[in-house]
Amino acid sequence: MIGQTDSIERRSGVSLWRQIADKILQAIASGDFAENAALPPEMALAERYGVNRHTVRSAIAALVQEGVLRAEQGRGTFVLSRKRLSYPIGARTRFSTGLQAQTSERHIVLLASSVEPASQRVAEGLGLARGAAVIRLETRGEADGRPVSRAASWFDANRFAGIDAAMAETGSITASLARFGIDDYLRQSTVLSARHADAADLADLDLQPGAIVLVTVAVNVTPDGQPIQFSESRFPAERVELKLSAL
Amino acid sequence: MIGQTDSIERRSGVSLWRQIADKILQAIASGDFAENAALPPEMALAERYGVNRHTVRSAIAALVQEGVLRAEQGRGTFVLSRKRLSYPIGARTRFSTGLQAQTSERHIVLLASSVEPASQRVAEGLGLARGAAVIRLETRGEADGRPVSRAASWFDANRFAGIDAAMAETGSITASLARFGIDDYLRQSTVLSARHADAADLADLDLQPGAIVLVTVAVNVTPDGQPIQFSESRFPAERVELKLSAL
DNA sequence: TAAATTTGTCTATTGATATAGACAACTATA
DNA sequence: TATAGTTGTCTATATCAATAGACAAATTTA
Repeated sequence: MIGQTDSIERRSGVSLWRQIADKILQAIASGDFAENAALPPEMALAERYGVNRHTVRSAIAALVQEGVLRAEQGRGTFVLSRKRLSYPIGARTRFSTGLQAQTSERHIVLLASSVEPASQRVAEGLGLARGAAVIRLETRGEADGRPVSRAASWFDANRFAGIDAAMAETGSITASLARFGIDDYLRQSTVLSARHADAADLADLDLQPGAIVLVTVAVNVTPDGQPIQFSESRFPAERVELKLSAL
Repeated sequence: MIGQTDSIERRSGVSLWRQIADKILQAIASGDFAENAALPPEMALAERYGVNRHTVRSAIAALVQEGVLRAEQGRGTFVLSRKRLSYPIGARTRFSTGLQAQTSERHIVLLASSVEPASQRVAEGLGLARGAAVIRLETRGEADGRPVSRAASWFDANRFAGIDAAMAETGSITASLARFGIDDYLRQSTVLSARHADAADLADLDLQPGAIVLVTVAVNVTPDGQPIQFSESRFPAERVELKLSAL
């Protein structure tokens, strides 16, 4: 169970080249190939997966298109991108903490903000009445120039009026909350699932069709248990793994 | 970001019928359709997703094959399976705890066990020398007759000699560890990722090709921090979500 | 320089995927 | 009973996915 199985599935609704591209991505992400290392020759990969060389070429073409590989005629095919980023999740989850050792640059971009009535699940998460005014922040996390997360966060509009401006200015949820007197907050709950990327994910996270996204739905609370933030985040599974840390 | 996007991707390496099947699965899992509820007519779905009716029929045929839907000529297509199972993960993660409210029946089956030399990562996880003897237990978790997890667990063979027999007898990791004087243990770390199911996953978890699995790699320790169990678990994303609980 | 290795391009063929239209079979309802 | 609405089956066609083979182009190695 340690290594990945090399077999692939025919007549599955997922084309062989896409499956092989997934395998290669996974091998890179799990460190089987170092950065700049040469991939095995196309013929070797074809034999290994039991498919035609042209099928392997389709897989490689997709990854070249994605910027993961670089093919050079006569030399070989080389790995460009690095290992999967390990994203810490725990009681004190914050975006930049814990990513410092792995990346040279990371930040959050505020894409949009709006005030809206709370939907059923947002209201439940924040302990508000359904339809109460909430502020929604749409953000994207980037590390080394690559999108690594895409999130929507909701806050009580009465209590946190102006948090959108604070976020735009500071580029940090933690710093923005500090302006409202929140010096500390905890992750109360996180529900995790996975699915195929939809059109929005493809655009937001710069993914290729067929990619997988991890989805978390979380509630942050003050140390005394008062809900302050409800959020849904999406992570590209090929670039990110979630490391669940104890408190 | 709340509701799923209805658009699908062409030329993605994932066939349209598979993408639509995924969407329907997700809608069911997230509670958009109640159990026994009727799906919209094929023509309505075809229009909604911008594809031919026959393409929708392929998606439905796959889900009927999977046992998720039941089609009745002249009446409609109906939902058979229930919502996604919410699987708790936290410092005191155990299989049955927390699933009691959601399922009427659940248990762990021991599929195989063996003694082997520790691989690099198993040795690291357990704090042993590489190549030290470890016991591996292959297990499957089932709830209401459906596979919901598939795991490999490793234990120090010296300290836990005979845990395979204990597991076979008790059907519980917790109970088996208790025989070795472990009254309490904690989840030290969990690393989470997602990928497409490979051939082994399909067989082990009774999935259809193209399905997604959540993968966790975890270490359990005694209250004083001594590693006792290293495990890799796989969960079918269409049937399970992970609920990360605070300590 | 010559040979071996590797990626790039072309043609051809087969099977799976998707679209299109027509009509049959069955169910519920007016 | 007649009609509308739904799933089931059939034929036909076009495009994508995969296989097969041959050879060109570029690079490395002997």
